[in-house]
Amino acid sequence: MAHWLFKTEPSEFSIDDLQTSAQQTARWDGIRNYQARNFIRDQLQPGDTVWIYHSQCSKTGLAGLAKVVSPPYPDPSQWEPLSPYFDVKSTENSPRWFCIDIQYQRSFSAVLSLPAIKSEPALADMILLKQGRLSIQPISETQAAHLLRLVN
DNA sequence: GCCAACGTTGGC
DNA sequence: GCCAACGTTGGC
Repeated sequence: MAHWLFKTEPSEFSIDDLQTSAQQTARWDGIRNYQARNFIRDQLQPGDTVWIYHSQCSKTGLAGLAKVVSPPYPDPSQWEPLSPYFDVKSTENSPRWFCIDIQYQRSFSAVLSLPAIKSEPALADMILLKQGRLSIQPISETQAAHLLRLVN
């Protein structure tokens, strides 16, 4: 079972929004980056753990856990002309963008801040610290185990 | 709000 | 297929 980091701006959609969603479940759509798309389409599996990361806010960092509860499927918003995620070049026979559904698991009592993550030598290889803009990224088994010891 | 990093677009 | 221009992300 793999671990993933999903970035979100809490002003758009936060861990609290996930918790208060119907069935505490939400579609993670609108991903329009090919590297992130490949992770979704080719690697995400039901049961995988999702670490929710809050970006672009006063307390950037890991806010809680969710889990993948659907297989990857074509992101419907790519075919909705009024959606900001509409993609005129994507066809039903060959969908360009994919999404999954995730379900809330838990919120951390305090956000594990970016500076706190940076201060851990064991986490120095996290993609988060090297490729700041990638919105969906894998977390290694070792990193996840270490992160779990830092949160409560 | 600024700015660096970096992904995407489009002309050639 | 290169690369400059441009747009977006995200930390601060």
